[in-house]
Amino acid sequence: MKKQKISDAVIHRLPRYYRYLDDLFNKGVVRISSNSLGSKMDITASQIRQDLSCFGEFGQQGYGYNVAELRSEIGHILGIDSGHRLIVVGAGHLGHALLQNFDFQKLGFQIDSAFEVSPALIGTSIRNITIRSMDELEEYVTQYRPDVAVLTVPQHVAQSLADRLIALGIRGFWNFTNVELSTQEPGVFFENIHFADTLLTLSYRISRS
Amino acid sequence: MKKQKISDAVIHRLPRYYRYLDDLFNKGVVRISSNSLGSKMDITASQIRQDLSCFGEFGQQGYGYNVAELRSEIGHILGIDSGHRLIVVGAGHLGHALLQNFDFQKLGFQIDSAFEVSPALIGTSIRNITIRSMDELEEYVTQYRPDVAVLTVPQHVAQSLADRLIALGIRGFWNFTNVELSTQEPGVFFENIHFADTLLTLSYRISRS
DNA sequence: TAGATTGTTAATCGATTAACAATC
DNA sequence: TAGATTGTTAATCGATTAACAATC
Repeated sequence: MKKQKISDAVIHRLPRYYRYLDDLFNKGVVRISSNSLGSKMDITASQIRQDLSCFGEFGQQGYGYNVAELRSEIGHILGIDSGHRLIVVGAGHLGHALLQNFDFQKLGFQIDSAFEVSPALIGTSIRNITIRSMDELEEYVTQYRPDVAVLTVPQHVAQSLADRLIALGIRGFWNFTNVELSTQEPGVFFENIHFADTLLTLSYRISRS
Repeated sequence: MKKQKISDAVIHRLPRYYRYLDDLFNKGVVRISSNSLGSKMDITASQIRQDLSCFGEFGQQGYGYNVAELRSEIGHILGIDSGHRLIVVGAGHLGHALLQNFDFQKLGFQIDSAFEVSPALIGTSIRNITIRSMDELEEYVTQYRPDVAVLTVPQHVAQSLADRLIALGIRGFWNFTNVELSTQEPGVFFENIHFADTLLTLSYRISRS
């Protein structure tokens, strides 16, 4: 096991490994070699072994990898078993869609609560999650200390809301607004979902082929 | 201008360039150097010049780039002015959220129509887009020939729906289901939005800091 | 003109792939 | 045991950064 900084390229492949292993696991596959996993995922066996070697030795010569074991090891590396908790900030259409459809639990996240400004939504609940007033944010976060905030609010309030939440101790943002958030605070992370960027990438590809 | 294959890394940076230039443009900024754009975007000036040189010569020595001009050049490269049309397949919460909030027009896409299986939704409309029955898909696509399909349907129908749509001539998929779609058909592109992957990346980061 | 800044070539850095000894 | 497959080192490939002549 090499002890060094893990590159972004490797980090971004981890969830995909997990996804494939979870799938194999659910299909009852017991073992897999880097070679056959590689051909399934359309990457080289070499890359898989190289990537995994950043975190430990999970295979066995002549055998390959035990699917259940490797799945749970990668899950662990990703922090699926860390008991993270999150709040959803903004319960408009998109927030609602996530609350309704997204399986947070499967990724090890517990939804603590949701917050909204719209009076029509405050007090209602979606899948047992009560939607609270945005005014209660400070009190709630201070008391319950969730780790992550899902931001599904209008663009123009995104950065100021993020600042508020960072001050309250939120350390991760799953940011669905189309602005890039930033902070001076160390140890705070943003995952920006730029819908528009991906649609433009698609636009680029279909425009020249 | 170098005439060679454009790398994925460059392609994925283009929408971000566009986003920043659009922002500068809307703020009325007239000119910008690779240096100051680089510090705004937190990348090197060298990278910007290198990236742009794949597509042409858009700057001027001693001056920099005209914001309006570079913005529209990159927009053109991305195909924003190609008059692409799309359909939304699946009008559940997520499809609804996109129809309601997402500014397709700004990216040069026109929404043609939306399709659903749920009888409760068929015949209703969102922002002037009528939701049709999934049964009308073949007829509609054959007749109007949209370029792109937004897939916001349950996972287990995603691949078969994609196959149907590819057969009908759809060439791009903005895929919000958490499965990786594929096809033998050349000239068909998938942009997969894997929500779970990005949340796991965030989970990884906050788990070790 | 002098200063600024481009586009491009060359140098560096990092990531991917290949090769192979170790070993189950 | 023999065959398979790992983890790791070395080789290659590609992407980023630096440098600079050209020129507005």
